[in-house]
Amino acid sequence: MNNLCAGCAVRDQALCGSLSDEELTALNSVGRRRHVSAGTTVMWSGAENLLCGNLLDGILKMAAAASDGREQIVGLLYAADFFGQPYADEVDFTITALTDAELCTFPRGAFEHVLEHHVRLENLLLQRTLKALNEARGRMLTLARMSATEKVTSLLLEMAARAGPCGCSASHGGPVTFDLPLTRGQMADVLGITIETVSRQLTRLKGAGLIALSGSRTVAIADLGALKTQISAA
Amino acid sequence: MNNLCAGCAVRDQALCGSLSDEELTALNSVGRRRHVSAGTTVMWSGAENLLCGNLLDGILKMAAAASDGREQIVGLLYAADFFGQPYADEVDFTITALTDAELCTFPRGAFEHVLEHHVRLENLLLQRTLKALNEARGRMLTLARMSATEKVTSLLLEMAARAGPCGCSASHGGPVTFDLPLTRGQMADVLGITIETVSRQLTRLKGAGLIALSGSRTVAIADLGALKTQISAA
DNA sequence: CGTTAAATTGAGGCCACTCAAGTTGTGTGG
DNA sequence: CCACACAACTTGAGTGGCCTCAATTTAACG
Repeated sequence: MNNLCAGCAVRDQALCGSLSDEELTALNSVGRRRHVSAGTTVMWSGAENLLCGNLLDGILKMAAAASDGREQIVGLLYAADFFGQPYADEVDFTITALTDAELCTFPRGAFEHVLEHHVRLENLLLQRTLKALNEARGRMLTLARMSATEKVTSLLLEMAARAGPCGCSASHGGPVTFDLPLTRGQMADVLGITIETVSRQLTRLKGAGLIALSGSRTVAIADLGALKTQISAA
Repeated sequence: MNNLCAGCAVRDQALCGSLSDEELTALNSVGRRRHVSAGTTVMWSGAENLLCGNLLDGILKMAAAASDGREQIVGLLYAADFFGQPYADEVDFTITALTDAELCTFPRGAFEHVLEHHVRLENLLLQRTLKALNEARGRMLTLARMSATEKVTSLLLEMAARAGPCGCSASHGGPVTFDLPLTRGQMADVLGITIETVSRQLTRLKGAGLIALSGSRTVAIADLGALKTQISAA
């Protein structure tokens, strides 16, 4: 065990969590802690690809941008998620902190070197990458084919599932209350619609009695099952 | 060397191309050739995840489907591409042959076993998966934020690049002629728009003198550079 | 309490969808 | 070789959902 990893908050969930002490030492020797405040961009699309790492705390967004300023969030990163792209010379997506965040970064080249000498680490990253690929593809259906109502509903359900990790009420469809980790604008960027449309859909769901809003961030879902019927109710 | 791989058409480009003879033998012992005709579905979304493999010839589509029938193509597979999802119990996307196709399949479990004992194979798959993830994310921007004109234009450019692997005229923006590998309906499914819209956009580009259509499948791009200006001409 | 960002609400317009008809292309059998 | 059938494609008219622009209202924070 070593100093850096011993006190790591996501030790058991992160990529490195399943490593042996020897492997951990190898990784640790090239790792560095870093705090970034909300709004800070960690990697710029188009820049030289120097870093990757684990997110210890906070939320990051990965975004693709068109030359005229249009933006699409292609992924959100939560605590224990791995970020960056090994084996690429150039950064493809801008990564920005949505909240204050804590990172554990590695120089890309050094990380690749460790990867290639520690089979288990490589296998775990492969599994995570395959999972991320599946999620990205699943989101394509939402982005391209779902209505605004369905998009907002599915994001609410996804956030509810992530916010209530206890699984207490989520399982039996009971009431769930949680705070949205994203602003309306960020939700719009994730869903590929505008701020106004997000707002209108939330108002609509509220009017239909499917959700309750107190403040602009706190959401209460009365009946998960009823909310789910909003999605592809053919 | 062995019989199955010796005559493989994509020997040098596929995942297995960079393997040693010993590794190749390991893979080959669990592999099987399989021919599928156009329209055949290779894997059904929701089914037990039994297979993965390499595409030797033809084109496959991976599609996500909503319960009401809406479909989104989340990826196209060409010769030498790997397909399937190791480490998942269930198939997430339906894979269907768009043309007659030739496959080299492995039982998923056996493939995973080979993966874990052959570091180089695992590393190559990781690199491919990371690349596929990037492509999927890049497509999100197109699906969510681009206009119909931009979507059709970008698909044409992508196909032109793939159709003319010689790079002869592609590099200096000169004229390129090729056959569309997809029907209008398939293009619509890839782009998240309707058949009619695809057709109208092609007609529009033709009217603008940017492309020429002879038959419904053959496309000629007079000036690649001019076509590119159709994308995000702010 | 004042300032500023975030969110809501409204009015109007446009792009892409829907529905529908007609045309072209392709392959098959007479 | 032509006639037919069927699928793919094109074109048109009309509609609706989401965007744009704009004005408030509400929330967040010093």
